[in-house]
Amino acid sequence: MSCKVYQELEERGLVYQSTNAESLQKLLQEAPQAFYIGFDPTADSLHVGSLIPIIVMMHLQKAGHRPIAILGGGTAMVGDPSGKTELRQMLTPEKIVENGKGIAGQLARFLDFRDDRCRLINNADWLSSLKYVDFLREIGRHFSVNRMITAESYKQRLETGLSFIEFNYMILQAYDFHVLCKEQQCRIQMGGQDQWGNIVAGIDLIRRTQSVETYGVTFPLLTTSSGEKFGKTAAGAVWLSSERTSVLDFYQFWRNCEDSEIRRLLSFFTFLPMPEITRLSALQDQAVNRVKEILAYEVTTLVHGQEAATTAYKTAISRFGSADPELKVETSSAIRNISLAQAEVELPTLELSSDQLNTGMTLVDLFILTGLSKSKSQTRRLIEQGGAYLNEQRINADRQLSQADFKKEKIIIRAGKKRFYQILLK
RNA sequence: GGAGAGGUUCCCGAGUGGUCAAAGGGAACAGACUGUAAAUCUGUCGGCAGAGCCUUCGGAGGUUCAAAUCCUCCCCUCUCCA
Repeated sequence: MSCKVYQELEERGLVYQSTNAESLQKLLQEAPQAFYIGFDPTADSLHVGSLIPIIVMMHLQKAGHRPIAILGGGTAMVGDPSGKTELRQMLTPEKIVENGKGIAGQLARFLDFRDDRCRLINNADWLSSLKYVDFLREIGRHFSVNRMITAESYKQRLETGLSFIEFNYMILQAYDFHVLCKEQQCRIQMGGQDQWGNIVAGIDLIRRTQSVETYGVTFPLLTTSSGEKFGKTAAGAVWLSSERTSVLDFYQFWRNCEDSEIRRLLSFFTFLPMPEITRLSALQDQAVNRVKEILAYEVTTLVHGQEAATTAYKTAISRFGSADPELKVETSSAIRNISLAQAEVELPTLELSSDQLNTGMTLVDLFILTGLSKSKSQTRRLIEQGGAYLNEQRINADRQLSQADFKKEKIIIRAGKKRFYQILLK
């Protein structure tokens, strides 16, 4: 087994904090270890924020360790206050189960579940049957409230309000770790930076109840330049499910990342070797765009597969042009093998029947129909501001759509520089 | 349980009877400049229509020619006290 996996994670910047790093490294070098990361089923799909924990799991699994993904079916009933400014809407138990199914399906795409190499466990298995008083006596007595309220995750909420149910989240997560340590010999828990308090609480609990040393590692929290949580765009979060975020939008999300983020994003979200990442992120000018293509292609491949990634790549090139048509930038990414000769592109498409056309469809209607804009007022503003295009011609005023607009049986409309739609006539 | 403060358009946050579709900031969107980046500048930023209407200021009623602004009841949040 590779004994350098911890160093690899550190080198990639994936380790934000760690308890007793030295002895943890030793542990990871000695023998395959079980480790766990929790995913709360608060939505039916994971988004790019959850990609970091997934990738860390992949790194460790490749190195021979055994990931345990905990589906927070029980903890989602309570709701994690960490990193949130207010009480989240309580989820119904049915919704939690449904979300859990979606997330479990997605995890299976990234991790190797064969031969018990990875486990997926739902913490509802033990949490939902807990007896309140027994639990308080066995577990609750090990927690100091004085200590808990000093946790960073609670500080902010102590100013704006924290309900008792959320206050218990830390205890439940600590209990998860306690159970996993006992029953699965799991001695390592990982999670986002905001999970530190919860993780440490688990370590303390286990030390008291089982006299076993356990370890915690957190990953850095990604934020955008304006301090927003990474992965949130105007349209909402960037999801891993292609039904929620199209493959092309997903690709474009990475393609449009900030220059200053390239190195970090490549290290975090791709498996390209670090020397190559260092070389790529040092490139300047036009080559920067090639590096962004590599990044977008690699991450899209990871999440949606090579075929879908290739199509997204080609589609983007057909719209915006290639950043490196002569393939001057060297890379080990499979993107180098894609020939740009044949352009099989997949634009977002809407089919229009001739009935719809004949009953009087205006350009404004069309923009709304495709979702490129939300209301007539918004569309009119778009036109006024010169951001609306029909077949690459700027639209000056709203008018009826006619048969004559369909060049080669299709029209392309565009809102702003990057959002476009293809309309086919049925 | 008592006292006080408060719930405003995506977020923060002004606004205390008409001049309020509601200041300011952020986010977002469009344009210019660029590299499908960032920064900057300009414009937009409830809806429908084009200068008139409709729906918004926690919820439900009420007063008034007129209410985000006043009254009543209810819901929720926070602070202090018990």
